[in-house]
Amino acid sequence: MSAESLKEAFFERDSFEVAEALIGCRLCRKSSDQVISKYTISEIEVYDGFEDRASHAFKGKTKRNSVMFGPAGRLYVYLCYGKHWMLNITTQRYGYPAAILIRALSECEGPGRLTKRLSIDGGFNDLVANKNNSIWFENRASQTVQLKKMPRVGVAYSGPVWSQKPFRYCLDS
DNA sequence: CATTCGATCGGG
DNA sequence: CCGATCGAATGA
Repeated sequence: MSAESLKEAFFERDSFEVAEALIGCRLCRKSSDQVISKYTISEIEVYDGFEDRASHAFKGKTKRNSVMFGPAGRLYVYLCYGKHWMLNITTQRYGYPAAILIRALSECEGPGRLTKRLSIDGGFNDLVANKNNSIWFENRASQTVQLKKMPRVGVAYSGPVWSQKPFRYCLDS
């Protein structure tokens, strides 16, 4: 039985449910020379809703964050600190801003490093994650994984309450 | 228009 | 610990 490719419906639900299901899944990428690589997702962060002070969406819809307000299963890719591309996958229904940041793969630590490794840049923003776009997700083989929840990284600006919420999900290996 | 500031990383 | 590096956000 081959792995199942994750569809829009997988992402169109509560962001924290998606996070629990997404950790341990595979991020798949087909390079320009048609070689397929698959990586285990080991660290992610949830940015959900209108109240989350650490989320780009907190101050409302802008040109940059508009993808977060769109339908689920889209890539939200933005430039951070002038040099690093951050890869997110959107969750929830149209109109509700939410996304999950991919922070690490078992084979590559760091949100900026993994986009460089997979050759992902701003051109991928708002793309649907599917095989046609050479980037997609696949279900994990085992039903259960060990995960730990901890505070998100680099969001001190959001204040003590929001910066300390355990919205970072790490694969416990 | 000027200035500030990042959902980070690599080098010293 | 600090500089890189640049677009979005903010304020004059």
